[in-house]
Amino acid sequence: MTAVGNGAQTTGRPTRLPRSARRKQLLAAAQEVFVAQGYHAAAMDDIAERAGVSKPVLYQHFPGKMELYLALLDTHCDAIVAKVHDAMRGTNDNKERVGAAVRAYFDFVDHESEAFRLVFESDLRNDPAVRQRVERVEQGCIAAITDTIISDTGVSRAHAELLASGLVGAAETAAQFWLAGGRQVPKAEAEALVAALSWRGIASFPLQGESA
Amino acid sequence: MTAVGNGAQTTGRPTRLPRSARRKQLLAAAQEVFVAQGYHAAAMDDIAERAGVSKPVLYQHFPGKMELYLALLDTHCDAIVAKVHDAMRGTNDNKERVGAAVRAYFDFVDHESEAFRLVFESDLRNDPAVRQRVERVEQGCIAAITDTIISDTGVSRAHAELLASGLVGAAETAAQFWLAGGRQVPKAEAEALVAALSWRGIASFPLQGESA
DNA sequence: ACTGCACGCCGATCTTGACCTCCACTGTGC
DNA sequence: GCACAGTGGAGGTCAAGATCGGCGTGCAGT
Repeated sequence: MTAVGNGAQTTGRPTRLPRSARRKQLLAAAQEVFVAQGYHAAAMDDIAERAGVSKPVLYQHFPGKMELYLALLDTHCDAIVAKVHDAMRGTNDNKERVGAAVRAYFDFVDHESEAFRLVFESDLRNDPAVRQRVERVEQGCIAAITDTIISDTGVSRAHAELLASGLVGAAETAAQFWLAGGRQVPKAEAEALVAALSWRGIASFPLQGESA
Repeated sequence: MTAVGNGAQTTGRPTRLPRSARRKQLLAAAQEVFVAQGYHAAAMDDIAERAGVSKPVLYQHFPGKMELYLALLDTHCDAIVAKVHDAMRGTNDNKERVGAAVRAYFDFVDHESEAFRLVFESDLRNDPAVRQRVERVEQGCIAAITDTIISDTGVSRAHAELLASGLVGAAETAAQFWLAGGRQVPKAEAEALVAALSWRGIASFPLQGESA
């Protein structure tokens, strides 16, 4: 339960690790604790204990708690935006694009649920540095989809952004719900369902104006 | 800027207020501070100062910071769920239902943006009591829509819930984006846009199966 | 009308808890 | 056998939640 996969469990004696490996391990331990407890409730003592090292080591690798958190956040923020971008760039068929984007969200939630919760359930959104990064993620995802919508439907940028935010929200919330509900529906099925919902919603937009 | 509409500004001398009025005023001040700063960054000193009273008065009305927060949260949680329920019950036409639900979200964001941010951007989701209430809101909204979807399309409950969560996410995120972006699109237009997106997405579901 | 009472309010304080550093120890290379 | 590097646990500091003695005000009784 408490043991993490570090290299110190051989005798309980401390083991020497190269700095880069130690850093990676500290990041992993920090991620587990931050996700489980949230930023505020997570104590540096917990993270150090989780990693099987002492607190000074932590401070030799990171100047403080915030920097440690931001390092994790940055990594995952980049990953999410990159995935959505890839989904848009991977094909020219818009139906496929929607499917790929939805799959990106579900993949992320499925395989990196910790990272997902770290970014989207952060209890530090009020901090300017964190808020900026999280908003950047949503803006980035929305922007990627917005461009596609504009070039295909010709609606104004403001309208396209609104639609894109709706699609992003649908994928995000559905994926989150699917995870929280214990994956009751097989993943492929869930993806197909949400992709269909999104695609039918967006597909017919260029044909009709935007009147009520 | 700093003055709140209390009755203490006449001379700078404290004014005696009946308990119920004082309580209401404290709740209003707390809401402003919680929304502006988030739960953790909000200090009881700030709330007291905002209300124009001293800290002990706060503790004479509420046992602690958490209870104060939960009192606010409960009020608004009930309000949101009630609005979505009303949107479902107000008509039998499903297209109108979607429109009403979307309008409910935008109305809420437009007129009670503080309450919206308090519930949906809470930095206390890790606390069990808060998590329970917030999840109850989303579950409530999803459930209300789920029932309608089931009775109209006949898909399984698990699938209907997933679709409902997608719709809720779309409305929620779009409304949030619309607010954060400074209401660049007129409200009615934005509502119509998101309603159209949602309706087109969900309307054709009974006709076609759920294959990929 | 005057006095004592009770109540609500305020300034100043205490304490807890968490982030962030200092002394004794242990195992290793020459 | 000896210096050294890195670890572990104990402590300082500070912010923020929670609380105690004094003060001023309005009211009841005579």
